[in-house]
Amino acid sequence: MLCFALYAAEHAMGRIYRPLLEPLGLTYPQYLVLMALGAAAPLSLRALGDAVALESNTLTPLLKRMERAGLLTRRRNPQDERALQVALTPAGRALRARAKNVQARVAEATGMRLAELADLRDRITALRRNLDQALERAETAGAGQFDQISDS
Amino acid sequence: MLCFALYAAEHAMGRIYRPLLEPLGLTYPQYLVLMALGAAAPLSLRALGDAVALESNTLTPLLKRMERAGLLTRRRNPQDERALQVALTPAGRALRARAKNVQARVAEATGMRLAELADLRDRITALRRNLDQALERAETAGAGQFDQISDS
DNA sequence: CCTGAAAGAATCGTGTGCGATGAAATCGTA
DNA sequence: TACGATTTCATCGCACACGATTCTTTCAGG
Repeated sequence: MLCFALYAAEHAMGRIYRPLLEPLGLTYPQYLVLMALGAAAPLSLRALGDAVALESNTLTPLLKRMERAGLLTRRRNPQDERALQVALTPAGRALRARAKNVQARVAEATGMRLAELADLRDRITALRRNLDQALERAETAGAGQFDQISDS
Repeated sequence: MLCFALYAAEHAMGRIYRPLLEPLGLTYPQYLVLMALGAAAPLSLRALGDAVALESNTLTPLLKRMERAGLLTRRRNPQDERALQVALTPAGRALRARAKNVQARVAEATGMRLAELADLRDRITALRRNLDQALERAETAGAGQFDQISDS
């Protein structure tokens, strides 16, 4: 069962991250947002969602919590009042700097060499791409769900 | 970032499973429980938790929902009133039979050959084992969290 | 036996995830 | 320039996850 291996490994990863992020007052998805925003701030909610693979129903409350914590600002884009501009505050950038070494700690915990990690990451990313494409095909195919997937 | 690859792939897997399980009235962790119970029922909550990598705080409400749906029974073990015996009902076994083909559909969606899938599963399982061991070491080491992890 | 420790579940609070829906702003086109 | 379609975000309900705590039952040492 590949799915269960993925499921269990993701949870194990979460249990590794939790004690490392807890002193910073961050959860793992919040950490992802912090990293994504530092790389290319400011971003719209949509663009941020593309970066971290989440949608507004998850991101909106998450961003409000981070805003309340003083880590980022949420403003409407004056050119397009629909779009939200999310940007780190100085406090957010400072926390991002402190959070940067977390990844190295996690890499140690994996007990794998960097080359191994990179290879595994690429394989998993390829898997994800395939799954996303399958989902796309299924949605295009309509109500039949996956019925159409096997023909061809 | 291996962690993000894992995180995103796990969510993608969830999005693949959801429309397949929804007609059966199951969520993915419920599906895992159904499969685990069919393999070696009846199980204690602890043993079930070991099988699906979850604890009582998650399993108790999940099992109550499945009990309410008529899929399983929750009884105290007469030999040890602390332990809960969880077993499938006939309806649960019937649903398990219907759910068995889901996995083949998911395998198709991955777009990978079975050998590839098995290899990737083994690598991810190895990663999980390493992470669990690192966590074990960290907990044994005590308050210092991961401080002790790098000296060896 | 008695009693403190330990095991097994349940409960609580917080924070994701996500399908479904709603509301506001913008766009496209007649 | 109206006006329906689209885009963008927010809201709601439900179901995980999990740390922390509590409760009951069992065990072990005296």
